[in-house]
Formats: sequence, C-alpha cells, structure tokens
Amino acid sequence: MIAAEILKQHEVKKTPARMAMISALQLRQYPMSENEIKELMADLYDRITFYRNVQTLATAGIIHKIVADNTTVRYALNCCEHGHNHTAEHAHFFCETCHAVVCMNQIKIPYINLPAGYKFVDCDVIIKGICTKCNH
Amino acid sequence: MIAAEILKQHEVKKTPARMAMISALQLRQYPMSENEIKELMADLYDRITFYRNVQTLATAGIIHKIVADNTTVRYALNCCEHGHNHTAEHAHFFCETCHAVVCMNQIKIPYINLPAGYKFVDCDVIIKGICTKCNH
DNA sequence: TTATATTTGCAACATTGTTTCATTTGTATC
DNA sequence: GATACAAATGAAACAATGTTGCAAATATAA
Repeated sequence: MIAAEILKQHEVKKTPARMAMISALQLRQYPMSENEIKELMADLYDRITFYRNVQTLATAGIIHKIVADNTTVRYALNCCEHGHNHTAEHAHFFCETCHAVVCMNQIKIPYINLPAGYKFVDCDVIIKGICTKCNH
Repeated sequence: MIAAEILKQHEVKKTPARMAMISALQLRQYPMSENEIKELMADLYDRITFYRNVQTLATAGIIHKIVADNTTVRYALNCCEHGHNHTAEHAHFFCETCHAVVCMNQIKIPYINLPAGYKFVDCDVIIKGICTKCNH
C-alpha cells in the first residue's frame, strides 16, 4: 500500500515527513534504525520531527518499535508488503556482533496467559546470538 | 549467597562498588533501574564505574540486563535467592503506564529452533501491557 | 479561500552511555 | 605484613539519544 493510503486509513494527517518515513520503511525487508531511515529520507529528515512521528505513527498502529538492545532501536511497518505483520506475530533475532536485526518469520510469538489483573497489549521475543554472516 | 562469594565464584575482583551493586540487587525481588540501584548504593555509586561494572558483571554472568523499552533498562542478578534464574528462563512484564518490570516466573521462555547458521545465545520475552496496580 | 487545529523546526535542555588518563586499590607472592 | 603489578576507579570531556517550549508553517475541513 502507498504511504498516503496508510496514513488516510489510520486517520493520521498526510505530511511530507510522515510520507518519507513510511516510504523509507517500505524499501527494506528488515527493521531499520533511525540512521538508516534518515539516509533514505534525505532532506525530509529532522531529528525532533522524527521522534514525534515515531510516537504518532506507533500510537496509530502504523509502525512498531523493536528494541533489541537499548542502543539498537529499530522501526518497522506493522502491515507491510513482505507478508508479515510486525505487531506481536514473530520473533526477532539480534546479532550481538554486528547488531543486525532479522525477522524470524517462522518463529511465532507464543500464546501468553497472564495472571488475573494484568492487561495484555503486546509481546516481543528477542533472540540474541550470532548471525550467519558473523558466525564462522 | 553473599556478594563476596558471588564475585569469587566468577573470578571477578572484589571491590566496594561491585559488592554494593550486587547487595543492592539482592534487596528487591524485581529487576531494578540504575536510579533504584544508585539510591541503595549511596556514596558507593559512581556513574562511570556503574556502567563499566554492568559490562564486567554481565560478561562474567553475574547479572543480566533487561531492556523492556529503550529508556527503561533494568538489571537483575542471574542466580538469586528468589528461586529463579534471570538468564533466559522466564518472561518479563513491562507496564506501559508505570514502567514497572515484573518477573513472570510462571511464563517460561519457549524453545527456540533457529535456522542453520545462526548461533543461539539468549532469548528475552517482554510482555507489554497494564499491570494490576494501573489497571482499573 | 479561509479558518483552525495540527505539525514542523529551531533552540535549549535532559538523560544515557563512552573514552581517555592519572590515581587508587585488589590480590598474588614473598 | 610489605611489595609489585595488573585491574579498577573517578574525573573530565565527549557522544548519542530523547524531550520540551514556542513561533512559524501547513494540512484539512468548511
């Protein structure tokens, strides 16, 4: 789906910064860091606007934050062309050597049965280890 | 186990800062933030030393970092009196309202079958939602 | 085209994490 | 104990990440 449609569907105003951000996330098959997104957004990137739009788009359910390590925050579209949904559907792999984050589409999030009184919203599964490229 | 024994067992030098840090972590049943630990360490706390010892003690396998949200990093002892091990054994609950982190001892980490070429080290399961105190 | 609420971008700030380096301290050995 | 040496500490300075207030610009509905 085109960025403009995604924004309209979620009732979020269509601005150049948001369009560029969504378009950037559609260019790769993996969750991207702020710097990667920044490169692709070129002059439409502004740090403060970026942080604010991360908040706005995440609340609207358009994007999802993946925190593998506190210094390795990544972002992904919730509903993307790649055939998977980033909201609590699959696990992520974090390489401790190169810090890459890979979607483990075949590893599903388990069913969570919380104790009474707790309200479930989301579940993140982060697998840490060494990726194929770094593992010799 | 007493802090001094833990350090000796893991072949890490016994220093006042490390002793105070481990002792602080033994005082609570939940993963603590830097500020909580700082309070308990009193004048034995130094920010730079703290970060360095987080690194040292984590590498030695004495403590474990729990990153629920990039601005909410918490620390826990791996082998503690509370009858559980923080290394890849149970899930953690993160309250999106009060940012508390609770150990979900009854929710175990699922068995992970990684694709060929990947090396497994650890797995974190973070459940996000609203805790009993914030959920009315 | 106009009105209005929202978004943007700047400045300034706050928090979190890292690096260098001289001084201090822990521990093994005498 | 005293000594030697590697390791840890703490200060300063820096780097990266995230937040807030506010005036100007802009998106959308009428």
